Amino acid sequence: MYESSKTEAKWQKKWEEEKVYEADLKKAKDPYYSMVMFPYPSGDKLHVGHWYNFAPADSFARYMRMQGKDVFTPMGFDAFGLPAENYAIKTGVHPDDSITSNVETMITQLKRIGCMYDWAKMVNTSKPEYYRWTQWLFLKMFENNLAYRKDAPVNWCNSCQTVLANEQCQDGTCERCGTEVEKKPMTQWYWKITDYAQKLLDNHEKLDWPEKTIAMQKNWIGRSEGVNINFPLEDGSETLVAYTTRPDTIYSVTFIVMAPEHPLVEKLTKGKDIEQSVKKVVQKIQKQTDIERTSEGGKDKLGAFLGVHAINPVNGEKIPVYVANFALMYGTGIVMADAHDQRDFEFAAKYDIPLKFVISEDGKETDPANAKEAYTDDGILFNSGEFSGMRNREALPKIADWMEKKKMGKRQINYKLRDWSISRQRYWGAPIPIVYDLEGNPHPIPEEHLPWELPRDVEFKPTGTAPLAQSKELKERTEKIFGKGWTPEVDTMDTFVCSSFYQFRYLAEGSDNEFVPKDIDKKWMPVDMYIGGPEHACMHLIYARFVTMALKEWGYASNDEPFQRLVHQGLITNNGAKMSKSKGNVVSPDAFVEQYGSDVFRMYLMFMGPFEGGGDWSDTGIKGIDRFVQRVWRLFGEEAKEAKDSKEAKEVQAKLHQTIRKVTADIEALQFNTAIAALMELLNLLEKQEGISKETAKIFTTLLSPMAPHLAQELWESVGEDGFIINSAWPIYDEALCKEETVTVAIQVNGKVRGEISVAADAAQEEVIALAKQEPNVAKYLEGAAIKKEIYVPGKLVSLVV
RNA sequence: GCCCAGGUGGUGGAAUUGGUAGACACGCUGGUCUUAGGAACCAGUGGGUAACCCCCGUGAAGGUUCGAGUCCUUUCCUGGGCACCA
Repeated sequence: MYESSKTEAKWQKKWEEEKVYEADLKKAKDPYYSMVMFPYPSGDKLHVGHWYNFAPADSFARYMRMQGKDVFTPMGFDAFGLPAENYAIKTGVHPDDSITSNVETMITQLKRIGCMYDWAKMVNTSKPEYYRWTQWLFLKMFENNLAYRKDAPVNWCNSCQTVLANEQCQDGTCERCGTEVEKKPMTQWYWKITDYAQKLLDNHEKLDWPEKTIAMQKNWIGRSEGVNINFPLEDGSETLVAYTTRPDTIYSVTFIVMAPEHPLVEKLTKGKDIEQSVKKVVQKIQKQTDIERTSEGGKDKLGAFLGVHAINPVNGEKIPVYVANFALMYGTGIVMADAHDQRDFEFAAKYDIPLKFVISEDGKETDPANAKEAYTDDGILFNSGEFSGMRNREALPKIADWMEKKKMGKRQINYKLRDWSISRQRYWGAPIPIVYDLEGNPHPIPEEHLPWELPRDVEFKPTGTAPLAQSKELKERTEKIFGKGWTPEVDTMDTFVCSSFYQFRYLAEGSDNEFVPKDIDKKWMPVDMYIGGPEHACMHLIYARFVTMALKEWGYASNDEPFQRLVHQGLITNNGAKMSKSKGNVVSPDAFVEQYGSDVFRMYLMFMGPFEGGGDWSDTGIKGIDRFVQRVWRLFGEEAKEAKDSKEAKEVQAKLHQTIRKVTADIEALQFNTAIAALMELLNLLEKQEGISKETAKIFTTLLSPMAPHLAQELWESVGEDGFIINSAWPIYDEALCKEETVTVAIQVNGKVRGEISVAADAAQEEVIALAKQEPNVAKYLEGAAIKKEIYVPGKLVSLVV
C-alpha cells in the first residue's frame, strides 16, 4: 500500500531543504523560463481551476528540466484588486491584513501540490517593494508622453463606485459585479496603447501562440482601412468628414448621420427652432445604455434631423444631416448613409429618407422602393459615374484613389482599440505617483520618493470620491515634500498595470535599485512558456505586450515581446456551469488531495481529457488513477522482482521504447492524457512479465516523474538510485528497438475487412499478399472472382479488389 | 448576424500522410478470494445475433476513393469569442 501523504510530505520537505528547484539566474547555461498566470489571493483559496492550470504546467517544466534545461518557474500573487476592498467594506478587516493571511494560506496549499516553484523569487504586487515599480512604470510612461489626462465620459459603475475601462464592460454591464454601466464625465489617466496598435498586430507573426488567441486580439485591435470623405455643408460653414470602409457606395449616399456626442451637433442646431427637440433626442440617446443603443439588431433606431444639408461631393446632391443613436464616436463620429447598409436602411425607412441602390447582382438598375432590406452583397455597380459596370470590390480601391486625387477624401486607417484608462477610484491599488500644484497642474513624484506608499488611515466605505482623498497622512506627506497647498493624486492604478510586468520582477530577485538586471533580462526574456486561462486573451495579454514594447524602446528590456509560447488550459466546469462562489459550486481540491494525494489528483486532472479542452468536473474516474498508482507501487516498489533473464523479451523492449517515444512527444505537445494512457499500457504489459530489469524500472519511473513527482522520487530510491530524480536525464528511445518483429496485417476485400494475418515486419509485399490470399475467410471471398487490384500498405493492411 | 472550435459506446476520451473505429480509464456484468466488501485480482463489455460468420455503426444527407471519424458539398446541433466599428 502506497501511502501518499506521508511520502509526499517527506519529499516536499527534502526538496525545500536542499533547494532543488531554486534557479541560479546568473549562472544558468541553458535557461528555460516557464510561467503560469499568478493567482489572486482570494479568501476562497485554491480551487480545482488553479490545479488544472498549475499541475500540468509543472509537469511540463519538470520535463524541460530533465531535458537538461535550467528551468525557472516562479510563483507570485496578483494581490491588489476589488475583492479585498469589498471584503474590508463588509468586515472592516484591512485589505493588507486579509491579503497577507490569504497569501500565507495559498502558499501552504501551493506547496502541497509539490510544484517546482522557486519561492525565493516570489512577488506580491501589493507590497511596497513591488508597487514601487508599478509607480516607476507610470513615471516612465509620463516621461515618454504615453500617460496623459483626459476629461471624458467614462463608464461608471454605481455599485463598485468606480470607473471601468471599455474593456471591462461586458454588454454594457460591469464585468465584476454585473451592474449596468452609466456614463459619467471624469478626469482620468490614460496610457497611449493606441500608439502601439500596429506593432501589436505586426508582432503576432513571431509569437508561438494559439491561432484563436491571435484572432481574438486582432479583432480587439480592430484595424480597418477606409476613407475619410468630405461632405461640405450647403452653406459652406463647415465640412463634415465621414469615415467609411465602403467608398464604393458613395453614389448611393442620400443622408449623413452623426454621433450625438459629436460637438458639431450642438453647434449646427444652436439658435434654431429645432434646437430643443434635437437636444431632447440627444439626451434620450445618451440615457440609453450600450445594450439599448448597440445591440438587439437595431429594432430601435432613434435620431433627429438637424435642419441642415450637406453636399455629396461626387454628384453635388443635397443630402440631409441627422443625429442617430447607432452612430458612435468611432472614426470621425460621422457616417455617410446609404441603401447598402442594413442600419442605414432601417433608419431611412423610419424617418422617410429617400434611398437609392448602386449595386446589384448583374449591374441592372434596381429600386429600393420595393426592397425590404439593404442590399449588402457584392455585385456590379450602376449609376456610379465612370465606375458603373465594375465589380464593386474591384472599384473600391479605384474610387478611393480617385477621391484622393480629386481632394474629396483621404485614405484613413482606424483601430477599435482605445487608450487604456488606468485610474481607479479605489483604495486597494498602487497609488499613482503624481502630485498637483496650487494651479492643479500635475507633477510626477521624483523617483527618490518611491515607493509612494499607500496610506493606511482611510475608510473603505464607497462615497463616490476616491478613498485616498480621506487620508490625512497622505495630504501631510505631500505638503511636507512639495509645499503647502500641494495635493496628492488620489486615484490608484488598474491592477492590470501590476500584472503587465511581473515577468521582469521575478527576474530582479527583489532588487530595489534596478527594474531588471540587463544581463539577466537578456538571458531569460522572453518567457519561453506561459500558461493561463483564455479569458485574458484581450486584456492582460495585450497590456503586457504593450508595456514590454515600451520598455524595450526605453532600453530597459531587450525583447519587445514578453511571452514567446502561450498555451491556454481549458475551463473546468461543474455540471456544465462555470465554478463561482456565488453559485456555490466551487470544487475544493483539498479533500481529494487529502484522500488520494497530490500525485493522484493532478494526474486525474491531466487524464480527464486534452489540457486545452477543459471539461466538466466529476470525481468518478479518480479511482482509476489511484489504482494505477497503487499498481505501480506494487510492481516497482513493494514486490520489485528482478528479471531472472536480464534480457527481457523483445516484445517488452519494443513496448518500452515505443512508450518513451510516445510520452516524450505527448508531453512536448502538452497532451498529458495520452502520455498517462501510454504509461498504463506499458504497466499492463510489465505486470504480465516474470520480472523486470532494473533498467526498465528506472525508465518507467523517469517517464512517470513529470506527472507523479513524489511517487517517482520514492520509486527512484527503491530501485536503488541516489539523489533526486529531477536531476536525472530524460530517457532516449532507440528507433530500432521500437520495431516489432511481427506485425498484424488486416486483409480487405472490396474495402471490407475479411481477416488478418501475422507476418514478419520486414516481409516482402509479394509474400504478404500471397499469405493474405490463403487466409480461409479471405479465400472464401476470392473464390470465382478475378482480382483487379492489389494494394499493400506495409505493416498495416492488404486490400484486394475483385 | 459574423468568426473560431467541436459533435465518436452508458461516461471521460483514443485513433501519423485517408489504412483493422472505440486505445487508456470510469461504469456495468460475471467470477476468484473473503465473515463481509463500496477492497484487491481475473474475464467480458458499440448495436443487431444463441452463436462463428455476417449486417449496421463516428450529428444528418450526398460525393470522391480499393478504403473516409479523417477529404469535398449541403445541412442540423453544441460550446467559445465578437458585434449597430460605418
